[in-house]
Amino acid sequence: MIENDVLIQHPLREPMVKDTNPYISVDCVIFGFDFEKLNVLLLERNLSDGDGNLIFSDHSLVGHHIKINESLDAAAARVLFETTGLSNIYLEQFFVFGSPDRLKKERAQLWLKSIGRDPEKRVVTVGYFSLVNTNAVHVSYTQRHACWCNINEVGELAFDHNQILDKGLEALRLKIKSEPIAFELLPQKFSLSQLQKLYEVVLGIEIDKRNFRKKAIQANYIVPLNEKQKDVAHKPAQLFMFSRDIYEATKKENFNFSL
Amino acid sequence: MIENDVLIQHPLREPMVKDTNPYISVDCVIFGFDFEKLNVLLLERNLSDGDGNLIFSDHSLVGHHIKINESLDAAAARVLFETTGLSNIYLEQFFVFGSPDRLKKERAQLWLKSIGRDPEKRVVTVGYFSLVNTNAVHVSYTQRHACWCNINEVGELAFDHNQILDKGLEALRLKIKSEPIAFELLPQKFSLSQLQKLYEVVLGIEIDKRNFRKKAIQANYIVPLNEKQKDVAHKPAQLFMFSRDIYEATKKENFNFSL
DNA sequence: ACTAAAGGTGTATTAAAAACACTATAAATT
DNA sequence: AATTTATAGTGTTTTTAATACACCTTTAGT
Repeated sequence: MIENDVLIQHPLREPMVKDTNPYISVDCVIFGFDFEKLNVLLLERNLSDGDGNLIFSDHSLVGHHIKINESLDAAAARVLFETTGLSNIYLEQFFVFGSPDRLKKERAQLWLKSIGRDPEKRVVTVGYFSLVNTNAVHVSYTQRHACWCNINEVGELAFDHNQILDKGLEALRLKIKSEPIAFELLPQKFSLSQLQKLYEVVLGIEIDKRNFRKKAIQANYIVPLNEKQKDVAHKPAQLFMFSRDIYEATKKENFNFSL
Repeated sequence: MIENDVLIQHPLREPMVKDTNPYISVDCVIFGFDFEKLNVLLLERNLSDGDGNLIFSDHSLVGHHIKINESLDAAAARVLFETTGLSNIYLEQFFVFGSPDRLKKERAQLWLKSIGRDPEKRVVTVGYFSLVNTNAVHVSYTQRHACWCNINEVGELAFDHNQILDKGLEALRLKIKSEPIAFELLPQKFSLSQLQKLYEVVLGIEIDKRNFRKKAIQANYIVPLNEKQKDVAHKPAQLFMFSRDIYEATKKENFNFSL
């Protein structure tokens, strides 16, 4: 419940902690791709004094304490659903953050006091990253004060959330190099240029178009459709879809290692 | 404190919980290589009734609850030290296990009751794996009832420890393919055959000797020494050492991805 | 009809992985 | 002293994958 929407709307109200585990939370790094850049979903965090004067304003990742009898995965899925309205979304645990001083920054302490939490209580948080197509998230549905922020333009975040974000991005980069999770960030039907751009912004590299397409077309689980882009002011691209069935049926383990 | 030695020796005594966090523990998968197979360090767990009759006997990984103001990494290092007497050892967090029913197996419940823990209390545990040279651990030093068990001959373990072990092994395999952690399992001076055997047993594959040696010799951070094996009943092997300095200075990021 | 913007295509070079079999050296045995 | 046993050590060819690179095509907008 650290960064709960309810809390943000009612910062002085005691959080409903009775059915939550006070020691353990989950934080979600929700990545979204908008065909140009990689974004992360952040919440605004505003702290005001009794007279309504703003003490500070910054951003945080999305997170909650877990419920008493809830699995970690379920807690992360719940947080994601409450924030975006999406379910059945790719979610992966990537690290646990358990430093005893992770909530000891001045703003964190002020914030915890203001929402009625014990600022001394130690909370271990489990980091998840999740992948969504930015366009699939209707910002109207997302909780208020949520926004997509370009991964390269994130300022100083609440708590240890910069560290969580960095580690989540690292986990995403590692994973996208070896498993077909890129498709989770794209609509079902996509062009190869979109796929290429996605790899480029996630990995932070440039890729040669012809070599990339050669590789993609060789992968038989990237299936060409009898369909083209519409209403674009240039030659419309062939659309493709990802077939998990074909991927699972034909994948081979890659035993390479680099010493 | 779940699988603490003290508890094993005094199964009916109330654990000293006053300075430990009751919600969070660490469990260590301690891997060891003995030049033939990959082993994991297990503790014996014996439960007896009031008359000293054995109710059951099995094995567990090594783990403790974290202390109130201890970081997760520090807790794992402490557990490792208490078990093996080793410090400054490679340790890596690989996953958190937080299912609400992870301590609900019948034996787990009996065990928790017998050591005076609330069997209903939920514990989230953080998995670490660690790499040691089997020969560096003097079993005389290790706590009583600790033993090395071949990774392929592990039976049913306590709690959810089979799951933790599997995930730890998976993490080790992933990591050893991309970073030079193999050397943590070897003595400082080693032969290329030993290194090859290590890769073979960790990854569960066979590797061609000539191709392996070519690759190893190309890696300039695997440094030949002016020294050979002694007292072996065959041609003595050239010894090598791993230079982290050279590795760090010459490594290049590998941007390959497999779609 | 022309322009702007992105889509789409093939070949040659280089680098890395894989396949493969025999000789060398030390200690132990006869 | 000769033989056996056990592991060390060594190169070349083939196959596969990665890289580098430039021009024409199609659509909408002007």
